[in-house]
Amino acid sequence: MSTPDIAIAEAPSRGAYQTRDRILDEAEALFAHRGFAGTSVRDIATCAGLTPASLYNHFSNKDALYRAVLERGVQPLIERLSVLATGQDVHEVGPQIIEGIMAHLAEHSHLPRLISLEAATGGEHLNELARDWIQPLMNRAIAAFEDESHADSTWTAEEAPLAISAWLYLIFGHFSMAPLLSEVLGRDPLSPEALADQSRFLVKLAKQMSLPVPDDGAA
Amino acid sequence: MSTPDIAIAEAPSRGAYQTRDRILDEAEALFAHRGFAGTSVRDIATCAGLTPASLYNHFSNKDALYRAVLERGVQPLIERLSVLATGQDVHEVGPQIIEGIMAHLAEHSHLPRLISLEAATGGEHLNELARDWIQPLMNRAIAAFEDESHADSTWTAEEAPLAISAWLYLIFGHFSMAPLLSEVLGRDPLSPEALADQSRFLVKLAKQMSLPVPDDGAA
Amino acid sequence: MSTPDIAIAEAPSRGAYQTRDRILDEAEALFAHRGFAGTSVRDIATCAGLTPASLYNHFSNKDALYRAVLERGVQPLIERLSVLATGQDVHEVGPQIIEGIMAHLAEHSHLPRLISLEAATGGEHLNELARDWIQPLMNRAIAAFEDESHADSTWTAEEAPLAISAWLYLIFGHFSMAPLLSEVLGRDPLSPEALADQSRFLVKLAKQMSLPVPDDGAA
Amino acid sequence: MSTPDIAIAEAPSRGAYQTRDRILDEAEALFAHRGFAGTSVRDIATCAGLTPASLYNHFSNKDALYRAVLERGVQPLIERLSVLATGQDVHEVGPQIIEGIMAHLAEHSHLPRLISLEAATGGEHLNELARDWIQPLMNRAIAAFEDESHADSTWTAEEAPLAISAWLYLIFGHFSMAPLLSEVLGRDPLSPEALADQSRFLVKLAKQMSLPVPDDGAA
DNA sequence: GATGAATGAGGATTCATTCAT
DNA sequence: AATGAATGAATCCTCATTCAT
Repeated sequence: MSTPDIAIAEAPSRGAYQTRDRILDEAEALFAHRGFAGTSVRDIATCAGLTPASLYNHFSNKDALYRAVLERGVQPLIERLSVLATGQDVHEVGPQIIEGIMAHLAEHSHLPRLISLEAATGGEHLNELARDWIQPLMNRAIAAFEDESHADSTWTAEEAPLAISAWLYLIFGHFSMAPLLSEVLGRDPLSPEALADQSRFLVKLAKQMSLPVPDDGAA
Repeated sequence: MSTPDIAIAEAPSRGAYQTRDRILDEAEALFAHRGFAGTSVRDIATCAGLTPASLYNHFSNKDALYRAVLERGVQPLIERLSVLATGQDVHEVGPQIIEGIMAHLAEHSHLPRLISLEAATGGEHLNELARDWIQPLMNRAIAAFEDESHADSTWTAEEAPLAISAWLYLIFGHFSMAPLLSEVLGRDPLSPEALADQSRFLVKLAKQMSLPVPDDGAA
Repeated sequence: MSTPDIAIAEAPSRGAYQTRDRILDEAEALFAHRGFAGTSVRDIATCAGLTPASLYNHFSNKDALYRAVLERGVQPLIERLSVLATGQDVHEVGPQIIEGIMAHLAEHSHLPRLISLEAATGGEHLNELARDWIQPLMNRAIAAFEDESHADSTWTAEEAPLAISAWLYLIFGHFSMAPLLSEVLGRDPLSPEALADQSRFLVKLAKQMSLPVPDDGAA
Repeated sequence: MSTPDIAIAEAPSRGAYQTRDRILDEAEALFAHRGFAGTSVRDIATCAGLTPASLYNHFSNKDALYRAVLERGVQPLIERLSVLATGQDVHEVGPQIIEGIMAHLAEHSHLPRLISLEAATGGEHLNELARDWIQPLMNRAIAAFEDESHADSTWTAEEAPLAISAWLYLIFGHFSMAPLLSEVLGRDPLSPEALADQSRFLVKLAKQMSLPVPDDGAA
């Protein structure tokens, strides 16, 4: 009666997907805003227009939901970064990558906040996050960086992890510190203009970083 | 031995201070590790060798304790950064500042994680944190930055906030992302060597950033 | 049998109502017996055959439960007293009112105790109680009293509030002082016989009160 | 050192008595206002300008303090009522008694509220209260009442307990219902004028009650 | 798929009380 | 006589989760 009698086998009904995604959306926002422990299943359910009990029809528990949020958010990020694996010269694609990542994160601004939280607290999900997604990325990035650090480069191969990490800080920091800096700077760092500025700034910084070192290393 | 024989009447008894500080220490570590919501008063009390009820003899509630932790941690950081107010050329003191801050944070590695969490979640305490401590610092830093950005400088005055923020990301990111990167890179970013490397790297980066732009702005 | 076979869809399931009412019953008894502060949610829940957590599925907090108890108890009392509004001569309906109220309170003997407690402590709920229920009743009663206090009456219009209040004391006092007087007098003032006696006594007193004053006001 | 070196043996020092009485005063007010369970030792101590710990230097526990409050309040009331035992005609002394009690209660308006609370909740202290103080009084009052209820009296000997109780309700009710009626009537029943009015009203009522019944008992 | 009701575990906090100082 | 610190027990209430409907 309440369940449609047609196309019953056609995988989860349309409405199900919608609900599931709505839950994921709200969960992402809330987890990013208050952290895992600070977010209650009830809050997520309510925001998604559900009862907590109903939420359990879609996710087996709070942890699984959290993982699903992470996975859904991280996966496209990974794909976007896979360009690095193409072996092209980083300097060529650099600006595009920066702008691409910034653009993607701009549309999912909860994601970097969420990852930052996860990273800082070092929770249970961290290892998973690291092992499955970030580890391979990092390796590829380091390899790419080392490839291009020739004898005359500013940066040595040993500095590769530091440099890559630095970019992680620069990109994620802008999002995760946004609530604080919004207060301090008087403008929302997540506004389109601010994001464009930051994107431009990072590209400029990237160029600056790859300048050859002057003969006399004067600052 | 534990109780000094002089000035016995001055201020709250020695033992009280010890307890209070022990609570603050444990709370700082736990808050940084699990976030505010993820840390229970019971855990803090237990770690400090107390009953939860006893903890309330020292702090009126969890929130007040949290604020006390923040305040105690941030204050010395602020003082250390006040060098910026001396008006000296940033390039001169830059390296010292970076190394100084890194050294201080290295000894209180919970602090930047805590602040990062606070910043990312944008909790109630954020405004306070921003208004009282970070706002004035940021203004001073921006002013200092602008002072030295001459016509021939790489960075324009408009970029000052972005640049300062970037340094915030670079410094705090290293600490707040440490748990994640520790997994990924296979070495603890908070180890003395890693911190020394990072410090050196940042100083080098600072020098690189202040290089004059080549005539043709090619990357 | 316990579940009707008709109109199965109407309103919350039968069981819910039963539970809710069971909670209200137990809460009424306990609140009247030990006062608001002296009654724990756990006690109420246990008496109602529930876990404290379950109780919160029916009432959002202790306060809301208390208000619900008051409301449920006071409402029928009000309706019963609305006879006063019919404008009939008080002397005619007086005895019926007294007996009616006494009979009603006899069946809900917790109620007057509860109201007395509330009245004496002047808690937060008092204003509500006063404004919503007692105020209008009192006004109507005073008006009715004044209507019939003719020139030759024993009681002046100014004494109306005092007289009405006195009846409040006489009726509620019997219930609220019952635990004490039960000890002192050696019989339970809430037993059917005692209540009948009190009812008869009050009716007699009402008649006595409305006697014309003798010419010489000698006591 | 901290204790004066003179008159150390002269029973508890002056200050002690003062403190003890201050505690009793505050406790009386708070117990009457919020009931026993609703009043915390800390509140009492704070109101008396003490630490909870200090309060225990004066009373062995909360219960003992409560009993002391009751005792201190009830004793003078008893003494004042002992006039009833003199065997004088109740009608003679009636008005004086009423006015005397009202005057006394007016000065200790917390007391009747406190007793009403105790009476309504039927707490542990109730038996004590009843046995030690109210029982004998009640007996004396009933005896006095019966003595004067001759053949031609309005009230029978059987009604004596009811009549006495009624006076209890009338007198105590005025105080215990004061917070509620203050809201409803728009004037504080504990103000001097209101108390005078009530006193006058009760005296008048007493006279009215003792009128001979007309031949035809019509109302 | 949705939900109301139920619950054990745990949350923060208050309580009355003790004791060394 | 006063108090700061400590505490076990109890407070109200929320949590994630289950299950019958």
